[in-house]
Amino acid sequence: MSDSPTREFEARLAADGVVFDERDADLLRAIRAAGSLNAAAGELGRSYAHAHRRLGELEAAFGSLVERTRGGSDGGGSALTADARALLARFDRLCAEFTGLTTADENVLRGEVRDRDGELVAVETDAGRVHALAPPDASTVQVTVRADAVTLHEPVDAPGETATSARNRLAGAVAGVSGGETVGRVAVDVGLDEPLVAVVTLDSVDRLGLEPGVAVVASFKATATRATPAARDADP
Amino acid sequence: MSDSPTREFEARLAADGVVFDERDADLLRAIRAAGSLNAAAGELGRSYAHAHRRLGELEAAFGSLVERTRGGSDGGGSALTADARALLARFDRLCAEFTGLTTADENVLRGEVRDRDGELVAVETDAGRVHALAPPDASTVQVTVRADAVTLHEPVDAPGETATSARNRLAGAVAGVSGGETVGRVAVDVGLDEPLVAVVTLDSVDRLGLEPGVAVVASFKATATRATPAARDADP
DNA sequence: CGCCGTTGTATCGGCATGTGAATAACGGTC
DNA sequence: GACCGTTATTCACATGCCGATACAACGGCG
Repeated sequence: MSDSPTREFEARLAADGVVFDERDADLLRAIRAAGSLNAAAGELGRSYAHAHRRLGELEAAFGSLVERTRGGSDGGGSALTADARALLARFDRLCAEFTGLTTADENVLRGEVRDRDGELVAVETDAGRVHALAPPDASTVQVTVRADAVTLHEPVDAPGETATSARNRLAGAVAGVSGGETVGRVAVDVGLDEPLVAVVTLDSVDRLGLEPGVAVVASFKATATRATPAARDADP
Repeated sequence: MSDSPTREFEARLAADGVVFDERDADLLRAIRAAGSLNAAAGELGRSYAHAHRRLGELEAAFGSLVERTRGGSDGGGSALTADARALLARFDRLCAEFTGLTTADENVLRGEVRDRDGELVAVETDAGRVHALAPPDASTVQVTVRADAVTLHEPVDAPGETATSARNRLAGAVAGVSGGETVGRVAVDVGLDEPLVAVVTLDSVDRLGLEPGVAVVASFKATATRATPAARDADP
């Protein structure tokens, strides 16, 4: 798909009405590095007054984040609490997931909702039935699967549908392999206009002997694929 | 893990320096619904002047988005171009992926990087070796796997390691199943302090006969798991 | 006791963002 | 030609965020 507009994000952790964002993470990291709120604010090019006020807001919602001491031979200082380190770690994990999502290719299949059971739907696409999660109001949809959510199998060994929780399985042939240094993009022709892309390690590419023409089975979980209502083009 | 701070996000599409965010998506949706920029601005409680200026900025970066006509019996109006509809669809897909990420449980494993090949690392955890993607500077890390990226297999049928691109595989026993209406959370004891959580359809829960005590194999791809540097607690 | 660099607190001013109002142009319909 | 609701454009004004500044309090050390 067109990737001219690049996907970006801003990660947030919200508690009690106040949101912790990248700027706040930078502030905590700077405090951790500098050992003082004053130096941290200077390092970030922000005013001490603002950093102090912001820190107060954050602590009101997230609990104690820095232990401050004033006076003493060194004049005092600030250090992160264990809660603050945990908060930062959680934020970093979230960012890592988001960046993984924005950098990974996305596969999109168009189709029509045939069956529905709560948020779980069966969508009829050019490549066959695909199970996905969908919002309540969706009839003709676009189904999205991340390339890193698609696993490839040797056809002979492909487990029976009954034996795994990955219910979506499309058989096809490798159309191309374009590699990075350690991770490769494998395009699989499964009967769609565009090939299905799977991101796998080069190690797996070798192990499975993936090269153009080789038959493979691509599988992905229903809970990892999401359907969104397709913009109806027949709009006035 | 603690989910008291809820994970949130802001999705963005950036092109040529200007970023398209949720507010802009709302504007386009309102134009699509109302058929006029003026009515759309009123509907959103924004000033026409600002909406008009913003639309100009967006079109300078993303190309023509609305076709405007003025005069006529109805006074004129505005309609989205095909490009604008495609942009909205892309934005919706991105949001769907992000919400899926923020709502899904995350599994986090702590460990130490043992081997590295570019961005691919092997991490030694309490449950064994796990392959993941990691930033360049990481020795002791926390490994994150989304619950919807974990697929479960019957042990007897579990494919050989050589036959699939899902290289991480942990054997264990079901510790508990807590279900939603159509999607269930399956906790698997794999030798960690906390069980590994997999989100699967209830259909799969039945098919695999998942209930406490049942032996299963959990697998997930290396390209779907990410390692982030663990906050060193031994900070001054 | 005075020095120092820090944490607290308050206030002022600038800059950016968005609103509100006013005006012109447009082009079908009555 | 008058009317109407829209697009298009401009300017003044409010509001809020944030930086800058100033000042008090703290506490170990020389």
